[in-house]
Amino acid sequence: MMVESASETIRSAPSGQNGVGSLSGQADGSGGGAGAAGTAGGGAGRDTAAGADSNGEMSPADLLHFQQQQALQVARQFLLQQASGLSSPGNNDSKQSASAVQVPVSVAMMSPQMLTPQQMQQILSPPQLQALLQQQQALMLQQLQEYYKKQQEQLHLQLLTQQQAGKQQPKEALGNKQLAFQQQLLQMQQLQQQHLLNLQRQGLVSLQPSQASGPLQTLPQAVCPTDLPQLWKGEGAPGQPAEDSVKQEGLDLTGTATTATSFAAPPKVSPPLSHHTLPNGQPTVLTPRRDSSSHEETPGSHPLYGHGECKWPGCETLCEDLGQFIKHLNTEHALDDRSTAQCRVQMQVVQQLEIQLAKESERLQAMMAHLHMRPSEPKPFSQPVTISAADSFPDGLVHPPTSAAAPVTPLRPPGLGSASLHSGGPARRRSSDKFCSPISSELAQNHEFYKNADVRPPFTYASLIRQAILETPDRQLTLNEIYNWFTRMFAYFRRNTATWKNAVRHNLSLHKCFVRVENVKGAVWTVDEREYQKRRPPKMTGSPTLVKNMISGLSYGALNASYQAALAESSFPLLNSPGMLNPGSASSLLPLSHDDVGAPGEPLPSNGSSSPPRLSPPQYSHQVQVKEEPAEAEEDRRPGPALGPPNPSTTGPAEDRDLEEELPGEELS
DNA sequence: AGGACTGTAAACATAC
DNA sequence: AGTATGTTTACAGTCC
Repeated sequence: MMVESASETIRSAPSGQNGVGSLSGQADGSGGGAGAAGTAGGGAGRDTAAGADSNGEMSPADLLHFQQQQALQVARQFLLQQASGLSSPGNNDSKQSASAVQVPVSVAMMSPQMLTPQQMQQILSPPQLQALLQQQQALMLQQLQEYYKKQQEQLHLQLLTQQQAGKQQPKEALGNKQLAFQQQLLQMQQLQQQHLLNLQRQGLVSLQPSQASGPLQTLPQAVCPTDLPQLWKGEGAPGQPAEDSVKQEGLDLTGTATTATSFAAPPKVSPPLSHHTLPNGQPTVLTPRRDSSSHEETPGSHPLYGHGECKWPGCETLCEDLGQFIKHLNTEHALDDRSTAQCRVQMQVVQQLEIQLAKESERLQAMMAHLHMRPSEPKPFSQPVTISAADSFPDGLVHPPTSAAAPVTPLRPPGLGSASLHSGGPARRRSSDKFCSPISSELAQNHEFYKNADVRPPFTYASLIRQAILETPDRQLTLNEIYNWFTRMFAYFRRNTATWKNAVRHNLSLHKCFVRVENVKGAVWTVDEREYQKRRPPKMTGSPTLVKNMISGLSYGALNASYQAALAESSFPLLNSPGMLNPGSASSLLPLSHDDVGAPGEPLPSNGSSSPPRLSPPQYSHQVQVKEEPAEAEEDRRPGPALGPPNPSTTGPAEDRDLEEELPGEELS
């Protein structure tokens, strides 16, 4: 109830400080304004953060962060150069920009300094990004190495000094000091491992499994300081120092993958990478020790295999058993450029998420501290994938909290009944439904995120239901299948079932766009796309509201910018469709994807109600597959023989077909 | 201020 | 009787 209002009130302030956005913000749509502020202030916020870090006493984490900011900065500059050569960055004429460049207008309208990584990724070509990335990674590696070298030297020096001094000291004191130094060394080493792991994830460092795991497994024991530089330098791998591996295309998957999972280091959300060790056809399954949530770890399982389908980003190929899956893995996801790129992207995703998680956790703690919440309260974010914090369901009046399984603790402080906390209804505004965040692309890009994170998706029930239906080849689902889609796609909908199921049913009945069709097996639900689009405002360009919404949507996307940036390349089948990836298509004026693009493109009367339907939306052709006549044929849908053959039953979601068929070069204004 | 939209809750009906 | 499904109404919150 008032939880979200509270979170929003609280959130609006810090969201401007963190350009990456707030994970907690995605739960409700009313973050439009706040989101825009966050985006606008993002560049400054990041820059100041980086600037504050660069005071000489930079920690490794800071250094890493700083390097990432540098990378972003370079990318921005690159983008700026590119944009300035084509159109003025300050030019807000969207059509001009969009026609001149194949750059999404909403992005083109923004200053590059405001761009989030995923926006830049959308703009820059993969080779450009690759080059930038590698350049920055190499730089980062060098600096990290220097940093660690210095640290090691310092420590070593101190140790020597202490040892010498210790000769004149009682043994006890010397022992204590040595102990302290050992602890310090241990910390250093752990730190190094962490960064080594990070770098490995980025493909910067490659170590042979034995060589890498050797020193690391001896971690808890006393270590010789001289081992550390060796480890760091990659001397464990003779003839292949780390710098070399940087130069080699940056990713050595065989070594990286194996060692990466052998680390016991940072828990959180790193997905296993062991699958890359299988290109040779070896059915060896490396089950990582961690990766708790979503993957079974039974011996007969594979982290990339679950629920009978391949979990490779954007794949979801059905495999009957593990053997078939392994086969599929080795054929479809062998060690090639594409897989490499996808893996690298995934590495960055994980890394960004970890960074983001740390930030958000810190922020949450600060918020809670500020609100005088019990500091001893168990932190929900201690769990890897339950990132959501602010998005809490109305606390448990109708829907009993799913006991301890519910990882989200409502943020509402018991004593806070202030004016900022509305005691009223539970309504949330889903900003993205209308303009800014097309569900299919948004969902596509954050597919894995919503699957695992207990975050309420920022979409309306109607749009979610529609998406569920449209994702099926037949474009029809039973209610139960819709339920299943919800629970499958969103961790959030794995609890409070009574509430959202009721809402689903309510929406199905309420909206005319959902058509119930009697089938032999029962009833299925289909989408009347035309009715759905009728709900949409007919005009979408030019208004400041639109810009705001778009920006907010983009800002929202920045919540998990890494995800978007990463998955945009490869993750979701939708995105691989030509209509999705071509910003220069008819949708270029609004980079909102087909979900929303379809709306204005629809040849609707401007008032949306005057004339009878002339064109049968292509969706109806799918209803041909329904065995019986619609129970309620109130609208007398003609299957539209003019539209000809039933849509090719493509396996993927068919929204790109919408785009093609419903948008014959339609202008949007 | 008011309408549209949305989410939530609930009552009720129907079918299995 | 219980459950799933479907319809409808009511109300509150948000946005325009």
